[in-house]
Amino acid sequence: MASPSAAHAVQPLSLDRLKTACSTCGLRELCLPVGLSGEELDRLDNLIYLRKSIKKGTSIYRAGERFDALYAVRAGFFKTTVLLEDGRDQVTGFYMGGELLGMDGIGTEKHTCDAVALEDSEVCIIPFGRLEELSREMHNLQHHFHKVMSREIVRDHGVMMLLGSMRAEERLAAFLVNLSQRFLARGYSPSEFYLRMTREEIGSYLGLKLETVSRVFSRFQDEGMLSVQQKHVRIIDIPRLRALMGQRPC
Amino acid sequence: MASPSAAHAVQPLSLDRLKTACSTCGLRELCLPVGLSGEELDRLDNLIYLRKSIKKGTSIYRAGERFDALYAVRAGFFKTTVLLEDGRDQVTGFYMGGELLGMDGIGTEKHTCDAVALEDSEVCIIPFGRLEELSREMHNLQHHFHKVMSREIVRDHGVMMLLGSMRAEERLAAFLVNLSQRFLARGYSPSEFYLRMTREEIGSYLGLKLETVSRVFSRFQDEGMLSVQQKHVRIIDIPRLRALMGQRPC
DNA sequence: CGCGCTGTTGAAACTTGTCAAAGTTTGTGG
DNA sequence: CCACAAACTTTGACAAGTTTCAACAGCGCG
Repeated sequence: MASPSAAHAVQPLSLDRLKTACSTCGLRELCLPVGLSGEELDRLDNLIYLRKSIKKGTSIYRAGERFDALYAVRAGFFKTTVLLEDGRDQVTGFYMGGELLGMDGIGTEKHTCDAVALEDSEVCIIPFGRLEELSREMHNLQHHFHKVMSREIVRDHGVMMLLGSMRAEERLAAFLVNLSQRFLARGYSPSEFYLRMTREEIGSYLGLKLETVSRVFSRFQDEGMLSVQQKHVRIIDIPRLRALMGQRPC
Repeated sequence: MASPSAAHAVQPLSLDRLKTACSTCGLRELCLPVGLSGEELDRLDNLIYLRKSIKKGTSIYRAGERFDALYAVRAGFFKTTVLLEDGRDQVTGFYMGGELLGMDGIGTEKHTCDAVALEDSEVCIIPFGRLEELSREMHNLQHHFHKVMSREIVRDHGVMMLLGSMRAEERLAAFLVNLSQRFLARGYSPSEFYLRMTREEIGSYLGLKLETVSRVFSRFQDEGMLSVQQKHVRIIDIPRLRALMGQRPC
């Protein structure tokens, strides 16, 4: 029953303010501010003035806790997991810079999953009531927020597709291609990166056992598609990975 | 390349108006109007004045088509399917009275799946731009719409859970219990109903082959949990079904 | 009334899971 | 800073669950 919330302080942005405001954030083209004008950005800055450090292994929120804010990943890496009543749990998503966490909680006013940091991370707190308020006044913000939620639904459909009709190799290929694209969009190398999650977490997300994940990694390596050493991955042949997952190579 | 849209007319609600308005719709407690006051309902009625009949086997929209409206199921039954580039497709959801279709399209302005009627059906057309407009003025509507989207996300997480960590029996049990609850919420018998979908569609949704679905149905019947004859299902032992899917019996 | 779609069932094949053991890395405390 | 423990990863052999292929039955639409 660890209470991780107590471990890391919520800090207002006092002097740091300029550096941490949405208007100067490096992730603003990926995050909630997309498409806002200068003046609109200022109003959003006014709303999102709290951030929170989350130490590796601790959570932003847990299933069952009251929902009252969304969280934008400012730095770091997260997973969300849902727990079945019989103790089984499953990773439902991985989240990186600029992505929004917590939308699962809107429907019932309670979070339905845990959001756990896979490395020391930082999130911006977006009080949901005020976001709704502001989006009643700002057409652009409202529409963009709807887009973000919609994309979350589409993303989930992609995962359902993967879980429902792909074989192990295809699942891992799809997973790697997806990660690769997201790193690219953030200015990192799409072909070489460190996995922040364990084989077990990958497996849980992909509906596979960790041994299967490990075996498929080895097979990919044997076939010259990539090189893996523990968490370090270098993708050598992206077109072939794409072909594997049933997509056209380009 | 069938163009099913042409086959069924879009009809304004002229004289029929009173009977089809949200304010008098039997599904209003399950649908978009939840929580609206009388005056607010009137304004929503003003927005949702078109409905459309969808013949069995035809679609409301298809992947790739321009998105500009959501659809509320007024009567009937739908599935949504996504298509992989290599031709494989998968059912991502089943939708019945009062449920909203089309939210996948908001993010990209294009639909990402097909919405196909499994029986002759009718939907109400909700022009999305006007819904956003109205929800900027009506707090309740805005919040409820966000809840609906959020619940779609949570529902998808449930399916991911099912696909990622349940065995065939557990998946079918979860599917049946879910259907049962939704029928109950609509005033139908939770223990006896007709499946509108084929074994193949159930299998696609559950990540199983149709033969497996059929076998599991037979096994459930042999064990006295239910009786099936083709599409007619009578659930005899719901607690045992719930237990199977890893939930407490009540 | 028959043809086609849908559903059922069996046997064999295949993919993935399970169990086990050993190697590797990471983190912690002395 | 080293040593040891814990966590993570890899690999093998075998088991189990699901799919595949095939044959046949039943229902329903035209």
